[in-house]
Amino acid sequence: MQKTSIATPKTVHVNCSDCPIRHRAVCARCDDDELERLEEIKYYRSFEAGQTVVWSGDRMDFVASVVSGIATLTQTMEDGRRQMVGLLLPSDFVGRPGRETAAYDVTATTDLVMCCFRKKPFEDVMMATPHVGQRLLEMTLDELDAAREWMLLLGRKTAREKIASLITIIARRDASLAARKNGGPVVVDLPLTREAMSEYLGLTLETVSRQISALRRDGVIEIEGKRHITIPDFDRLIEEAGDDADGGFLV
Amino acid sequence: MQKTSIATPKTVHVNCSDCPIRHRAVCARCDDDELERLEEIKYYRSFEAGQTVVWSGDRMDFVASVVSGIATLTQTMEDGRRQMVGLLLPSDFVGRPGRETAAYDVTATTDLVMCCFRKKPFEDVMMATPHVGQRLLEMTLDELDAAREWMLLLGRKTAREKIASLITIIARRDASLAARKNGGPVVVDLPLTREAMSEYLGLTLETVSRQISALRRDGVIEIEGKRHITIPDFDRLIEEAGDDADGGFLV
DNA sequence: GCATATGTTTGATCTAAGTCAATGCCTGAA
DNA sequence: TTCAGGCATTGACTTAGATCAAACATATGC
Repeated sequence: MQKTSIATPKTVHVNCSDCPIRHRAVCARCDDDELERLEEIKYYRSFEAGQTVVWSGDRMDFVASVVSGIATLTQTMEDGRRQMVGLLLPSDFVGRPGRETAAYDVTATTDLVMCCFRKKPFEDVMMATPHVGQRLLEMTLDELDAAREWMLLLGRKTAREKIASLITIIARRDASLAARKNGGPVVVDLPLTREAMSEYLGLTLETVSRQISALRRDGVIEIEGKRHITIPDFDRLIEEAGDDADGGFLV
Repeated sequence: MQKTSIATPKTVHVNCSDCPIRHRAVCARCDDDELERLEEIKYYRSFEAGQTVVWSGDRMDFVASVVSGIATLTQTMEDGRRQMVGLLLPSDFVGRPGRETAAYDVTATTDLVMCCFRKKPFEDVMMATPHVGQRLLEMTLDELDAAREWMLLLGRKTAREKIASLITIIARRDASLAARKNGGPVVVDLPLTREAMSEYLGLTLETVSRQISALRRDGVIEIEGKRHITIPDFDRLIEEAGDDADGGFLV
């Protein structure tokens, strides 16, 4: 894998109103002056599927949020065992104000566009505008909750439950709420390879494959091609995931 | 298990300088006026080992930090499978500004004293004094890093590595750095039962017991009684945990 | 149209950790 | 001093998921 260069803004068709920092309301309460400051230090980078954004331990002098596509945070042990510890969907945030180097490998699993802010100026804006820091705290607390849900999955769920859980997690962020509420079939495209799923779930990819086949055999999901899934009965899937019916609405 | 009442301040011998919020420098940059406000809304509660602080789903109208003793956050599945998702040592923080109900069971695993702040006034102080929010963000980011380390443990480590990891985690917060640096033996008292350890590690308590015995047989640790452990060679233990030699200094 | 690469499925076998069950070891109450 | 009730250990057996290995399905380039 090779490192990528910064995309020139003109190759990336994103305008301010698409910026996820704005989208997720960091700036909702900022005045024009503050917005202006964020605008100035903002730039876009894009990556192709499979490219690495930064390696764990590398210097990382920006923070960013995902505009489109999917990125992962992964930890690696010396002998090569890998565990995904973060899945970044559009509007999610990466990077830690006040830290020099990346703590995890950050990888684009699909084509990816990120909205970046150089760290130092971003920290200055944070100091000057409490709202930005407050929004960041809120987002970090959400991530912590998600991490704790994930810990339950890793520590206590069976392989089948893990697969069902992952599909619900992706469907919840992906599919229209409407489709889920009215009990109609839900359609999702898995944005991850079987290997990436195995790194998310703490399984081997063979086990992932077998359990997906099993869920299909049992009619819990239907599959077209490798990645396109339809869920005829979302409540049934939630049951298979071992979650409370409403657990996912917390996050 | 029974719910506990609020301890009267006079039964708890803690003064302001012991307050962990202060200790962890939330207030280091606050002026006297701001400190005063935190003082006013602060009170102490104490719990006996085994008592539950709050149940998941219960109303929780305070945030708190641990003064002394140990508390755990645990998630429970409908069929009773349990996974610990937080281990609170002195100076750690619990509770989420802006959330009504507890998301996890909070339990005292030893006798416990907590420094509590009623949520609403605490939120007001946060709004008024950015430093408090900034400190909270920093602490939350630390917790998120710890959670991600924990996810690697749950997803990819063997039972033996899990046990070794847990001992290093406790030793790192417990034992004097001096003893670890100069290569001398490190002494720790495990503050958890075998069952609590199994809930932390995503194992059964039998496996925990067996692996502790195995580490003892192999000379990695020495045990007196059930809980008192000495580690003759800390680097050896870190190796058994499957961690990089310096991994733990990040957190 | 064939070759190569990448991702995926499926089968056969093995093993680490779980389950079930018995026993041991303290501590504190009667 | 002995009995109970928690913890903890250890053993025998089972099993979910890992490992090893083969085959299959698309896509890309030649």
